[in-house]
Amino acid sequence: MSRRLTISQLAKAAAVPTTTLRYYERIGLLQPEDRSQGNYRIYSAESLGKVRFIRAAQAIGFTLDDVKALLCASDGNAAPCREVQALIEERLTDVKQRLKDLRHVQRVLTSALDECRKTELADCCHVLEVLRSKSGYEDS
Amino acid sequence: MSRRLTISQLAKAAAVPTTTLRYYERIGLLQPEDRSQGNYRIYSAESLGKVRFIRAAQAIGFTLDDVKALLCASDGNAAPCREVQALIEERLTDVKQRLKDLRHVQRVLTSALDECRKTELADCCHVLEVLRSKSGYEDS
DNA sequence: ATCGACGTTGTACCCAAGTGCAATGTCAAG
DNA sequence: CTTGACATTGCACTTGGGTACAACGTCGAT
Repeated sequence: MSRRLTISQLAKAAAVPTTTLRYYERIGLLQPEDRSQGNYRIYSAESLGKVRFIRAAQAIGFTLDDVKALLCASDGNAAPCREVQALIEERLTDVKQRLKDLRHVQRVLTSALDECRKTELADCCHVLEVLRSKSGYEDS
Repeated sequence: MSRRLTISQLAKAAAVPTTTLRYYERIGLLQPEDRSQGNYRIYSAESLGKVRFIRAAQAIGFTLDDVKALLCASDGNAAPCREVQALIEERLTDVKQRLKDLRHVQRVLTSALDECRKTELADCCHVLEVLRSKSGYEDS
């Protein structure tokens, strides 16, 4: 049962606003299978999986453009695995760089905070110095 | 010398486009000290430190709104150290959460990639399954 | 006096991923 | 047959951090 869904049924099932589904359609990411007499969008059951996939991929940092490519590859069956792999590698590289950067940021913030706490009673706003000097942007 | 700078001198010294300096002024982040006869912006030497601070703070993830608060606190001399500290703590919390999330993402992407390589010759697009199932979004 | 480099203003545009609104149409229940 | 919940469309707006452009003014050197 429920092989064909209205927009709000799909929205509810996927926990996504209906407006977002229309947006996905607008950008060519998710086409409804059909239209009802009253011109209502009709989605197939696979749409639900697709929407879940979109959200999952998004959650791990793919853009909707990437997602389109991924879906395209999986629709377009076979072969374009190379592309999928490339996309994943690219994301992974980003993620690693981002992790590196964030760890640096964490160190800077932590030492700023330490400084701040140590000099709590004095004029603690050396913190700003710490931020400036440890951020790696101090000299022109 | 060079206690008073034109916009392009400041821009050059801080390695920031002039348009960005005007933008900072627009959003109330950096006011020129004065205007010349010809209505040119005149910046004080402290502006340079301020711009550097802005970029440094931005680089460690503060928004320009946060930066405004930080600068405000350091201008407003004394006391509002509590606010600065709070702002830093908030950022640090964000950063830690973001690190956690990214490490998860890294695991997901890595195992997707492994899968992809293992089944290189087969229909490797199980990758998409891996993404869906390990992303933590698999069941409604 | 004129040229080019630089300055001024205001306005609009860019990106991503939507959200909000208005005007209108459809559908099921009472 | 009307009411209310849902649907449709198109268009504008949002956030953040700027960028681009047009039309004009200024400054220093030639």
